[in-house]
Amino acid sequence: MATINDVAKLAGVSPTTAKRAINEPHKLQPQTLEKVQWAIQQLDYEPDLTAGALRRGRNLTVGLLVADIVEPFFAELAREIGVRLRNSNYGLLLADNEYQTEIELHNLRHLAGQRVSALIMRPSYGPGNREYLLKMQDKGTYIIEVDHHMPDSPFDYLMLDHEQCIRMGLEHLWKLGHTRIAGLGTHHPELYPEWRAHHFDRIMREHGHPVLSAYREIIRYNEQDAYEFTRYLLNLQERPTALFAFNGTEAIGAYRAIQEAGLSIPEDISLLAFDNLPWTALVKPGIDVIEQPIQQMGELLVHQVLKNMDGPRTPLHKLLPGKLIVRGSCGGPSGK
Amino acid sequence: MATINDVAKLAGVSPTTAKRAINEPHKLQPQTLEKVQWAIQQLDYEPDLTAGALRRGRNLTVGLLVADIVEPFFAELAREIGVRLRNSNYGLLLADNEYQTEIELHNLRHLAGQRVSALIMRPSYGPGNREYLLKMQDKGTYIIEVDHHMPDSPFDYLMLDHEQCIRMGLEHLWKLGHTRIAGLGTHHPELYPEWRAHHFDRIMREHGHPVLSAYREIIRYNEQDAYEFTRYLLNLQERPTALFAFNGTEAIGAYRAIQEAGLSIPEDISLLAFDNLPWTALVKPGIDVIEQPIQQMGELLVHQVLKNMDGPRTPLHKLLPGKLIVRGSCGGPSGK
DNA sequence: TTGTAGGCGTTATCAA
DNA sequence: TTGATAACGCCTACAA
Repeated sequence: MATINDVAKLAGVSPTTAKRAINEPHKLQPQTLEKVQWAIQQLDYEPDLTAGALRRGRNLTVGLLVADIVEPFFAELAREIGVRLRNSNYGLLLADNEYQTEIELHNLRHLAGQRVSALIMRPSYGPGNREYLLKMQDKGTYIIEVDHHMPDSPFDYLMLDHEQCIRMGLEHLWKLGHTRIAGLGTHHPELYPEWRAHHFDRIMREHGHPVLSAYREIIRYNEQDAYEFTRYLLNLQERPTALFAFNGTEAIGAYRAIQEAGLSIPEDISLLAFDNLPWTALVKPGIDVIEQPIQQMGELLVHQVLKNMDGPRTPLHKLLPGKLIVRGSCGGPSGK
Repeated sequence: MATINDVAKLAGVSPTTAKRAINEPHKLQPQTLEKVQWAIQQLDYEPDLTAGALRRGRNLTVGLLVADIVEPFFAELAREIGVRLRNSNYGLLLADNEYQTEIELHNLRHLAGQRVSALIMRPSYGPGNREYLLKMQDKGTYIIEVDHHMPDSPFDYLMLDHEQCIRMGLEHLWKLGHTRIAGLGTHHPELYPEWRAHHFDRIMREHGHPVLSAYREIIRYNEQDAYEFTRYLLNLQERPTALFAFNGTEAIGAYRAIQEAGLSIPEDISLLAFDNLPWTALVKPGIDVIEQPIQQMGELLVHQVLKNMDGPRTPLHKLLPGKLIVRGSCGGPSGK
């Protein structure tokens, strides 16, 4: 495995010069440059990134900590971030937290140990790892949160404007005449401080249609929980006339429960969901969804990260608007 | 940032001893051990993985190179691998190749530079990077291929038994009476040596129903190509009576094209697909699919990788059977 | 424009 | 059971 020293020796120059042929070729005399390039070719030299990482205090990698890589939103985000990092010669160190603080901490330790240049993370709920993250930041790791952000969190963030999206979705339902609307999942200030659920509750209340207490339950963002909760909702005496799924995976669970109950969309019940997943356009009628600008997120994130990981920092606290796509899964409330 | 030397100093021992308290605590006297542990606590010591990586020649990370992280099969595979690596204190360095050799090479260079301990990869088509991969292997990186494998590839592999799956799928269709079956995508020995397409062609031929030349076209594994190709197929005079989608994303494109053409499944055309994605159970009728044992793949892969990345190697060339799930998207061939 | 030298934190080897 | 020492390959002052 050739090192820069071998290259230098073969080219008859010092290692410093040899390295410059790669990093600042314009600072070398043409003939020197050529000699070094020749030697690099000869020896098939490729830099050892681990040595650079040790010396520099950080590796050429960005940590991406998502909640669940199987959730299409995160998979797409990972791709958008990944391709852009690749274009800047950075790698992607991927980890997940399954929305759990302890798993998150384990992964943070690893990422910190690997000296990631920056960290893009979807925080788990609760302030559990705040202290650790602050330590990482003090040591120079640039940290930015995505998708979720604790109200008092000291980090940069970039995420969907959850409030605008919830309001947009509700106005869509209100116009159709719905008032008995259930959100799939309930806000809890500490345990589960989910923004979409939070705004849902608040905006419904402010609009004069507080969410029925029978509709309020804390569930996880997964298909099974959404399925079971929907079944429960459909069996209520005061059955909701519309369901609002707070992410794509929940929508699958809800849809399945509605089908199994033998109910029709939108005649018996309306369904509105976050995330424009491919299947939502395939079923009949198509599902009304709120689409996130994932590409734009990836672009802004990578730009921000590259700009801020060394040198002075420009804070970023940004909310991006979502887009409502109407396909027919929401109609007027049923007579029941 | 405390180093092991700081710990050693505080504990009044040598760095060697201090490190042993972490790696081989049983080799220390209880009191020494305690002193060191105390010092570690005091200083909040966490090892610098980049230093270890430099010294050891590899980092505590496994490279995972998939074709496309948004394809649910790869996302699930990444999760299964990720959780298991985490349990062994390894990280996951993720990259993709978009099925393209040049992108793959770029990512391989990065992964090699980062000195990944092992590499799990879904190779792009063609032998383009063979030489580079062999060099990596010579330098000690354990490499195993997943999902696809060139016939003469010298690496270990673990993948679906594509042949068994194609045969199983075709037998399902044959029993229903289909002979005009089109696979979404065609095998090309060099350009696109796709196993599923290859076996599809061969098995159809051997069964006495060679695929019509009008059905043979090379397309990429993505929704748009599958959509367009399906549209083309549906407009043929000799329209196929059944479509076989070779992965989950293709199935989406095919389904969309069938819907837009105003055709009914399975009355007008049957659809069979690889990958048991959530949506295939939601549409009516549900899609008949071939499911891959992704969890088992993750388990075997991580086990193999951890066992083989240092020390002597046990070759692995394994095919796992898929499972046919029948839901109703395949019926008898239409009269047309 | 080019070169020298020291150290980043760990780990492997050898010695005590 | 413990310790001293020497790299691993690169990068950054600084010097020439």
